[in-house]
Amino acid sequence: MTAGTLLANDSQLGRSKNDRAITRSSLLKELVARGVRITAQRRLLVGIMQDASRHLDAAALLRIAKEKDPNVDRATVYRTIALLKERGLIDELDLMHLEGEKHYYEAKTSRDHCHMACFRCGTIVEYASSAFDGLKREMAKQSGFVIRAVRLEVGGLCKKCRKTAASEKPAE
Amino acid sequence: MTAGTLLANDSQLGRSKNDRAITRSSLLKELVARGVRITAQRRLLVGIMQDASRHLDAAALLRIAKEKDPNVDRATVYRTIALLKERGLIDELDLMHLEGEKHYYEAKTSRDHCHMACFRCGTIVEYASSAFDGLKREMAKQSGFVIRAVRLEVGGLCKKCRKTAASEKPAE
DNA sequence: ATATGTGCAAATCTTTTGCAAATTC
DNA sequence: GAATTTGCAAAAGATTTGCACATAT
Repeated sequence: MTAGTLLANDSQLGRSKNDRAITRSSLLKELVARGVRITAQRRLLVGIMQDASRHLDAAALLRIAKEKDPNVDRATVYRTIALLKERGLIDELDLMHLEGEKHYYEAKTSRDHCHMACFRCGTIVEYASSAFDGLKREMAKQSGFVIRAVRLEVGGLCKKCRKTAASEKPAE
Repeated sequence: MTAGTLLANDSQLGRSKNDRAITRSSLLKELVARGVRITAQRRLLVGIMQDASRHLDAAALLRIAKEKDPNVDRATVYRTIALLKERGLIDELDLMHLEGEKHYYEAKTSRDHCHMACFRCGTIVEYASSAFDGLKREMAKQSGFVIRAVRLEVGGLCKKCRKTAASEKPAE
């Protein structure tokens, strides 16, 4: 992962007034609320995910966890991720496979949002908007689906790289 | 993959008039146009993708190809997929990992669309709408990104399964 | 002839699993 | 002490790669 800039959108980018910020739920509290047993390792792993300033994959999560508790095992990481997924507490991302087939995770947010990945520099921009909310509603209504999970990912060139790329080569 | 029903949306679901159907480009023609060398195996693989009535993963593509030419190798399938991806001729899908981590492919369409996957029966519904087109434009404009690829996937319960599930268990 | 494509086998990467030992309620 | 969680090692699944041989222009 080259980088991992996280930007809330809308407000920052000057969108409509009814758009609020993206906030992540407290995984630990949610787990407790669901009657899940809290062990030391679960607390640790969940804490790391919560505090992460970038999207973590299983390997990164394991690496960080091991700094605090060298006993943490890969299997536990995967099992914890599975637990959180089942309970609907985290979202799984691919980030357009910018680097390999691994998955990234983030605490579910108050608001669905999409991830825009720059193929060149790896920056990830988070984007939420009422248009996205509206599309989701439209899809549910017209298809008759009950939507449980939404994943919208976009790949391309970010503003900066678009310019850089343009000056380097006539066309990419 | 339990199934793979492909539905164009909008028109069928009674959306606005300016929405057109989803049409897939001719991969072979596009390859030729790009000066890519056409070999027997490439022609075969591309033909299979083009004709597929459902989304194929690498293993399925290989299996089908082998019926026509037993010599086709896994590696060639992956290399051809990579070629088509690089040239921007196919889209890669996860279909919400309904069954494992593999990827599915489809010829790029005239119109971006999303895939709605039923967690229960595996049906895949394709969905395109002007709201989706609009969102894409909005995202590009506000983020400054040049969008190269878009992937919108939704997981949930399809209309039919929603009802079935409701009668089986009080809540799922 | 020269560059490109292919088969094969081995390697890599990510994720999952079986089972015995440790932990939690 | 019964049920759940964890570590370890091995397995599994998907995809990639090195290299010698085959094919295309």
